[in-house]
Amino acid sequence: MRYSDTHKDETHRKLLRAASVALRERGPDRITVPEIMAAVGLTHGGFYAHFKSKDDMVAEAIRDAFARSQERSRKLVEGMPPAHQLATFVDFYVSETHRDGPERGCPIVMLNSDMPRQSKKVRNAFESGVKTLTAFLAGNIAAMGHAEPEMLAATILSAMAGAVSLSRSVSDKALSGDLLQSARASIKARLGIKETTLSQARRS
Amino acid sequence: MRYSDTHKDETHRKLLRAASVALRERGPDRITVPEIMAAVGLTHGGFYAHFKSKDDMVAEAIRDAFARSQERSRKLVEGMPPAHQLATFVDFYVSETHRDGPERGCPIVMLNSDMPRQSKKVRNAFESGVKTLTAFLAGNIAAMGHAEPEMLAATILSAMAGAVSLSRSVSDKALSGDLLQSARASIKARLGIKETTLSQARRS
DNA sequence: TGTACATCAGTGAACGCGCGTTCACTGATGTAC
DNA sequence: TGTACATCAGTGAACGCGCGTTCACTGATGTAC
Repeated sequence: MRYSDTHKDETHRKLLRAASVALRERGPDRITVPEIMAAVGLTHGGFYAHFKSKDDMVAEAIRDAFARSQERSRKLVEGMPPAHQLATFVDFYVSETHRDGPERGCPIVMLNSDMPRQSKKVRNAFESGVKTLTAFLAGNIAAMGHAEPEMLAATILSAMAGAVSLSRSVSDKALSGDLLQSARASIKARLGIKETTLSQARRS
Repeated sequence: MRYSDTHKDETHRKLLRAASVALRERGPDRITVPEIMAAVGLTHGGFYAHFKSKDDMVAEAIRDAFARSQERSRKLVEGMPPAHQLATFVDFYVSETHRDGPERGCPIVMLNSDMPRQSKKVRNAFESGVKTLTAFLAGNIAAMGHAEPEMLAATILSAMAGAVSLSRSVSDKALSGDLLQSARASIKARLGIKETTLSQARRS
């Protein structure tokens, strides 16, 4: 064979990575098939050897983006006690770094308001990512002894995503940073976590 | 003249109304010029007598949507004391009704994640709407005696928008309703407002 | 060892389509004289 | 009062363009005999 046994899987993986980045940068309606293929050095014709349709690629890319960003979160907090895990995650999620790197960030922030307009397949992929992320938070919240951990997890996740999302729409960077700082404090207070040194000492 | 003096303004107003609804239903990249013109009974060719470009219409429609929904909020709470105004607004904003009527709802919820992909003109229109809404909340928050009312207003607005946005991505209606209920409670607690009868007695 | 054929990831021309935008035109009315 | 012309919101054909998708083909390699 012209290509190695793993060649096609390798290409598929590269396509998903390129798509998940482009998706978070430009959204499901602005990315194009030729663009994604070109990003991995191929021509558009070969696309349908990898995906049944553009919509299928979007759904797969969303799953990939969630899996990747959850893997990163897991590593970030691994080995810490629950309260510390949550504090670290909140600081990591509701941060200037996350605000300024949407292409590497949480799909919820960049794609949430696209969902009502997308196909069932795409919405299912998104919802399954939301559920996994909520479960991760709920685990730590339960370990801290809060009642209704699932519900609290969903609530603080929505507050975190809302804060980062709105911070991207505020053009004044200082004001936008203040919003993130205030949201971090609010969310950690809700979780009964004290301010960490990391998130203190930022505001005048 | 074939048309009355106010005819063109009237048509422009109708176009904006149709556009602001379509915008919240289908987003800036999925609405089309022919679609908006047809919605008011006209053909696509006449569009450029009303707007310089599609992008200009989107920006104008966003301003219109904000103005309209803020007028509605103002009327809803008018005459109430500050804490009551806030409680009423939070219950109104973070509700099943708002979740289920995106085409009449707050543009922040439906368009926030579109903003980073839009033109400067569109983003400015959006940001100006966010600022006005924040100021409305901050006024009441200041009247309640909270410190840093502007920042608290932005924080709770982001939490409210995030909650409604995420609730639209949760397919299980009961779970989605629970999320809204939990978010309402969390936001009102942050504002130091007691639960109202309206938002109590919903959860098992 | 040599020849004929199968495999299959990727190529690139072609398709139908709907988009945003332009523009010559329409036709009912108002205005000038 | 009548005629010629101006106005202008809206019409609809046409434009170039890029999209998602299809498909006959390529060409390097593996397999059968």
